[in-house]
Amino acid sequence: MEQYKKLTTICKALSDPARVQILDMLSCGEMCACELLQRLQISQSTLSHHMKVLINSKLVIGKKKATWMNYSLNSERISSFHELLIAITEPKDECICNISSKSVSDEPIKWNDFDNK
Amino acid sequence: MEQYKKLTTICKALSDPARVQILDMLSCGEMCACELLQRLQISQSTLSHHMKVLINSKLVIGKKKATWMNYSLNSERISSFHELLIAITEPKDECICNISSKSVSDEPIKWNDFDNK
DNA sequence: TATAAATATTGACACATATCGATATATCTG
DNA sequence: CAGATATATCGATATGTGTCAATATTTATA
Repeated sequence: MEQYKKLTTICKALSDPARVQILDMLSCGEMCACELLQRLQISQSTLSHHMKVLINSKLVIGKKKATWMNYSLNSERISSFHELLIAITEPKDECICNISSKSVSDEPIKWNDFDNK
Repeated sequence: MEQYKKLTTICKALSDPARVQILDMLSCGEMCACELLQRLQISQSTLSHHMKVLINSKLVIGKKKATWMNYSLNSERISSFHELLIAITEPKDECICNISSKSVSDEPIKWNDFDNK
């Protein structure tokens, strides 16, 4: 499904503590790579890699100004991430366990501890 | 930071399309591993692995009933995931770029295209 | 107790990812 | 044009992850 891919792409981007810290830093406004680098214990090439991942996930927007790259959060993308999460985890009428519940209910009940927690 | 680790653990669990699909299936109620297995194109051992990841992230709760394992969403964990995301991505007063902004403002401004897009 | 069913664990393998140093590229400055 | 600065890319390496078949474990049933 297309929705699943979108969600996993964003979640992969959020799966590294350095990248989460970068988002945290960007949460109060635009910062350039050199400022981020000052505050992180990683090499310049590693930071560049992380920024590429964040840009690809669309969680962060990068704008070039002279030799600087200015990064900022893409709040629209973050909102749609929340919505996507909700859409997947909230109960749905057309849920697969309602659609094909026949195969479950047909099964003979054999166990005798049905009321055990 | 402890918050970062919590977030990355959950996001790693959400970084695989099969696991997202499993959450989607569980969103309308409890299901056992055998029901999930019927609807996924993966082996039984792979499913067991995915369920372990979901349990470890606490997004899913597993309860043993006889030989069955019944899985369900942990909605409290999902809520706290949303809150954690918001806490990290919303603007903060005590943001690092305010605290240590001195090193930035002290820097002499040399470039002449400050008003470019 | 022996067998069957559901699930977990193990070992192996392919592939992805995080990291770094070195180097390349792009842009400003003198 | 020749440095200097900011960032990107490349190549190498170590570690992590998804996947499966085979096997082990647990529990119910005959």
